[in-house]
Amino acid sequence: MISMNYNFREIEAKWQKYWAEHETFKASNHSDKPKFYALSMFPYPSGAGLHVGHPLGYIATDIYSRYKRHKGFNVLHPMGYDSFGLPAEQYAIQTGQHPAITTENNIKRYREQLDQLGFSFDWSREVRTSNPQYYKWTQWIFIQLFHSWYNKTSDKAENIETLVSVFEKEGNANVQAACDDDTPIFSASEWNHFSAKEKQEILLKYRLTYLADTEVNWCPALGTVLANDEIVNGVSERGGHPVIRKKMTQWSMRITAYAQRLLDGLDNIDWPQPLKDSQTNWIGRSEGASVKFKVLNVELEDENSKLKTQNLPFEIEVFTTRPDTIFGVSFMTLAPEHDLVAKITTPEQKAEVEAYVEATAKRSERDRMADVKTVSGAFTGAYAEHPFTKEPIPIWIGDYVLASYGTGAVMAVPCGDQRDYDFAKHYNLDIPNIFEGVDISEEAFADKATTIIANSDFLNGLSYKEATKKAIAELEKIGQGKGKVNYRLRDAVFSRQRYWGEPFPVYYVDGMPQMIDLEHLPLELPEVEKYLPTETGEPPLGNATHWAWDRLKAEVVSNDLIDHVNVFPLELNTMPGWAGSSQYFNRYMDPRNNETIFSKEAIDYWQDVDLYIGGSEHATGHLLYSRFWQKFMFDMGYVPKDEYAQKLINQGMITGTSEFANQASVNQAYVSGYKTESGSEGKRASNIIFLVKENENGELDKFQYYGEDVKYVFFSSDYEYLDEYKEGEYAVPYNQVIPHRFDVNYVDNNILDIEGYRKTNESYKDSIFVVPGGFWLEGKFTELFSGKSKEFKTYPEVEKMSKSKYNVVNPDAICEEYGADSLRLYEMFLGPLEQSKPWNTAGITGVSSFLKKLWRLFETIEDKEPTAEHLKSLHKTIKKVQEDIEHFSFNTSVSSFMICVNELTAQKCTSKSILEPLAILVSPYAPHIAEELWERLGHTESIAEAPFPKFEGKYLVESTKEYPISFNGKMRFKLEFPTDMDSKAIEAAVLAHEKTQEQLQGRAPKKVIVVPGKIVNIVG
RNA sequence: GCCUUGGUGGCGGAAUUGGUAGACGCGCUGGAUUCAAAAUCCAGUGAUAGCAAUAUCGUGUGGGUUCGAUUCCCACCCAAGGUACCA
Repeated sequence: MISMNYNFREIEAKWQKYWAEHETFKASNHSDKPKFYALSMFPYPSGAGLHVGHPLGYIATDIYSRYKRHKGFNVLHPMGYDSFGLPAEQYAIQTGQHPAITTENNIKRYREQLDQLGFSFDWSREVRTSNPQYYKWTQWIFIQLFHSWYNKTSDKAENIETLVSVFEKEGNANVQAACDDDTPIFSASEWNHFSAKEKQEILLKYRLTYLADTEVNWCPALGTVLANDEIVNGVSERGGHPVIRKKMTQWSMRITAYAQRLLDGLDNIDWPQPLKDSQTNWIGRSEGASVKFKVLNVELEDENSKLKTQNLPFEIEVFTTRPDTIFGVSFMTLAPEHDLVAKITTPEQKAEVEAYVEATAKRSERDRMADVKTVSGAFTGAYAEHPFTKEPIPIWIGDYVLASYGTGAVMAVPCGDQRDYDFAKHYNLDIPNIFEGVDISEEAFADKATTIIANSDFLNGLSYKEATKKAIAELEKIGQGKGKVNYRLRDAVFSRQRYWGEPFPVYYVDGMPQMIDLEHLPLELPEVEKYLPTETGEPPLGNATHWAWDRLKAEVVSNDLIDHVNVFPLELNTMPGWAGSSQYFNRYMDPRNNETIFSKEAIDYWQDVDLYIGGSEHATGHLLYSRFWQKFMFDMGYVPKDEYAQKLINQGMITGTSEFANQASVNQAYVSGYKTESGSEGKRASNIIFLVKENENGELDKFQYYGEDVKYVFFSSDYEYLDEYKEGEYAVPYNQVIPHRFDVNYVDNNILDIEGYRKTNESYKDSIFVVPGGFWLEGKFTELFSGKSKEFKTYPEVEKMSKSKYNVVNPDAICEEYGADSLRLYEMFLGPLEQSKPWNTAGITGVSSFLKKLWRLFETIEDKEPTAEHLKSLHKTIKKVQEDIEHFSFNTSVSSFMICVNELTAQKCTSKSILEPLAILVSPYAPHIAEELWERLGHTESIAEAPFPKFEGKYLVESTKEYPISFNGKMRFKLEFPTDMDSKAIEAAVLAHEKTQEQLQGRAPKKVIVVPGKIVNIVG
């Protein structure tokens, strides 16, 4: 007998303490049970703390983990923090507070919030990417990559020593490797005669992480590189400073070596199709040809417009997916940033080209891609030579060609490509038609399937496939092209000019990077005075005075000691945000190991992640780079699987509901023509508020308020503006009000807590809140219209949940009021895990009262035989919940719990043999109440490993079925028949029924469809 | 622009392979209980017409396939996310 009320505060605190003390969820690396590794993407611990959107995925992973435990698995369910990042650094710049302190505080707060929610995390395995004991291994992997190259023959990464030994024996002519495009060919003897530095330079072109000049968005005023995101209209989002494209020497990761394997690997993992699509597009494989065009110098010789040509020592290399259309080329377009632009532009065109290049530099890449309407470009004055016809082709520049894609140049085939077509039309360039029987007077023809080539010499009459093959063969013959597979994927820039990231374990000898030995790792972040770039534009680590490497002592020493003999400067860049997250899932398997990144036993036991849940916004960042590192680790033999997560689910975003109502500032409420009471014009009208009321005689009464401090007037959303007085002397003109966001924590069911809200801000304190019945001022209500509402109503709108929109709901407040079990259930109940959905706290009362009903159901527990009805309710639920969990349809199982409890309550069920399995069913979702009920059922052990109830179909067998009888597809009434009755008999019974005759009204049915167990449909 | 996802009552959503549209919950309305409130319980609740039985309409829009379409096909509209240094 339970007489107490459901006291979730006590129960939740009790079981959270129990789990922590008993280490209920501590996973062992040895077990006879099958393993299950459930992982949630670890969070960046931001200063704002968790909002209700964050735990959504964690709750889902937790439910699945707990379910798997009930199913007899040894479950690994860890959590940690991706604790390097920009916000802490920006906060440090503003306040001087060390990012490590900010981060520590934020993590503390996150941990408190997470603990409240009752997750089954194994906290003994927590990792933090900013912890030196963790980033030691991030540095270690970087070093492994540095010491490796990609052998295309064996199709895997190998130690750089194997490459060196080939160079020593035979040079590099036959080496099939992923390397820089400008790698020279050398013989063995040349290699052996290279200086040590020259050898280092060559090897850098092969290493999987290497130094290269890459183009970045540089903001000189901020002294930093900006993301496309942070640039608006060519200037920095912060401060509006100019941004230029600039080349910088930075570390890059040769992810392109893995392009094909990253693509192929997608077939073997159970990840959402949209996510695979986005990785596929990101990698962007396309087959075609690389074609070289010689650049000509062309001059008008005389008035007869004869052209005199002369070869220039330049070539333009293009990549095209349509080599079959090579005879349709009528011009070439270079990206304005292309290296050749400055070299080939003729003096006459110089001014125009330079102006265009400058204008383009101000446009973002995204802007250029998105804008297909405006055509712009400039003629360089130079010509290229067609490889077959030898005709001169004008070379243009245009911003629709991007420097970062392919070679930054295209051979323009206006008849076959719409962008080329638009460009040609706009600048009046030739549009030769090379397609048989196709009209290109209005638009380009891009359909490969029906293409037949014409006007193309040796390609005439061929299809796309045949012509492509032939064109490539001919290009190869004349040495001006070859078949090529191109990837849009670019090598990933790995340097950041930031403080709060992993330092590179690198120092420089004679400009060449040297790795610090593993035994001296971690190389810890140095202390700096300030977190900004240095005055000379170096990254923040340039501010460190103690940042030089003493090779003899093997330690960090003062910069003053740099002698380039034994003491050398250390790298000033740090690693990007995705460095630390690219192997964390493996580190969890053995997180305290200081000898290796993880022991062989640990990785052999856990192998890979069985279920990974996180946001889809990581699709091409974290989720692609981590696959790349995993494949590298696999090549090196450190991990047994070359894909680390078998199944991945993207949880949808929980959006916020912002609450709006109209606001007029007092200045806006100013009404012209008003004179103050004293008659003096000097007094500012903005100190007076007017409200107008119609009296019984239909006349308008005015109310005035005089006050010095009133800043705003807020209007309840159901306040009706007096239209006829919109422009009158005393009314607040409707068109002068603007929507105002009210903090959702002061709004309940669209009704504002005026008193609470008033106190949140000095300027709201003396504001006026106008409602249909009158107005509120300083906590007092002045009634103008009796019988009308005194409540201030807001109207909702769905937006992203964010602090700046005042629509953030914190889980703490919800746990305090309704409990963690209610929050967990409600987050799941909101809708499908993978879809985004709006948060609305009001609805939580539904799941909260469900838990109270569940509690009451356990008031009396008896050893009584269950009835057939009880068993049916229970087993229906077991079946549904098990299917739901396995399909990650958590919202529908919450519904079925409600139905089950409603039914069992109505049946007055008290049988222990029903209630016991019910507690287990509920436990993954609402673990605290389940543990408490389990204890009251007489158990002394935690419910966590109780075996999941077994579904038995025999309890659900029905003897009759209620058939919906529809006419022309519309259900009219229902008839009950035995389940074993055959179609013929059902048809006869239905047709004989009086209701059927009534529906037919004498018509003879044309057709009767009987689907046994489902439906009857009568046509006629 | 391109890629992806989504669009069903006042709201969140449900509907296993094409088979009773709106389960479950919120909100709302009425009632019970209460000095009152909270809490709890009962009933109703897609729209329109009707006292009612019932009828018609109804899953973003327009068309198609089918005995039958939220579900399949074609075209379109709208919203959200991503688009290489936010994490």
